[in-house]
Amino acid sequence: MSSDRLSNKVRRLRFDNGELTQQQLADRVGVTRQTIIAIEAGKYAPSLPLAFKLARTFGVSIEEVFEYENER
Amino acid sequence: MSSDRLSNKVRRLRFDNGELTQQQLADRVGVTRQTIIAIEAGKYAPSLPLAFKLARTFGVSIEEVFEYENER
DNA sequence: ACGTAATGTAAAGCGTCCTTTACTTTATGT
DNA sequence: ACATAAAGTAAAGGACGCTTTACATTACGT
Repeated sequence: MSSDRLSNKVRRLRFDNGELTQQQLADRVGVTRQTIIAIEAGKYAPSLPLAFKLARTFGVSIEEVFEYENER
Repeated sequence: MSSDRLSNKVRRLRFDNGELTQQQLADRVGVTRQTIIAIEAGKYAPSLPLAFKLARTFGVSIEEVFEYENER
């Protein structure tokens, strides 16, 4: 329940930060390429630890990577 | 793998914000009391959507609720 | 001291995050 | 046009977040 939406800027940030490939980004944050693909595609939300790793890899805050909308 | 630590200030923020009980906080963010207990006890990390809801309930950023350490 | 609210502990079950494997499609360079 | 790298799709399995139920303990008010 609670229809909420989570979008992210991973794909954009990946290119803003020295043209990282999905595989390279996956290696840096310690997950598989499939996980990066799924997150970029918005198939599911990452865990909080992974969100932290992604944000730090890009040198920004979690709020700058992920946008969460609460439709209440 | 990748021994990382996640701590949080949920319990402290709960008292700073008008003396919320675990049950009241659980209701506001849409989970059960058990989930709040487990998170306060550090038993597991919340999902990213739940982390967003908690942070917004307290009126702060995710980084102000959760502290993540990367031991690399 | 007693009753009630608040917090804590435990365990089974479900859904979702993430992995692993394998194959296909799209882009890039020469 | 061809070879290779990068990105996409799919599906089974494991790990973990979260629920549900039930009971135990601690704090608080009168």
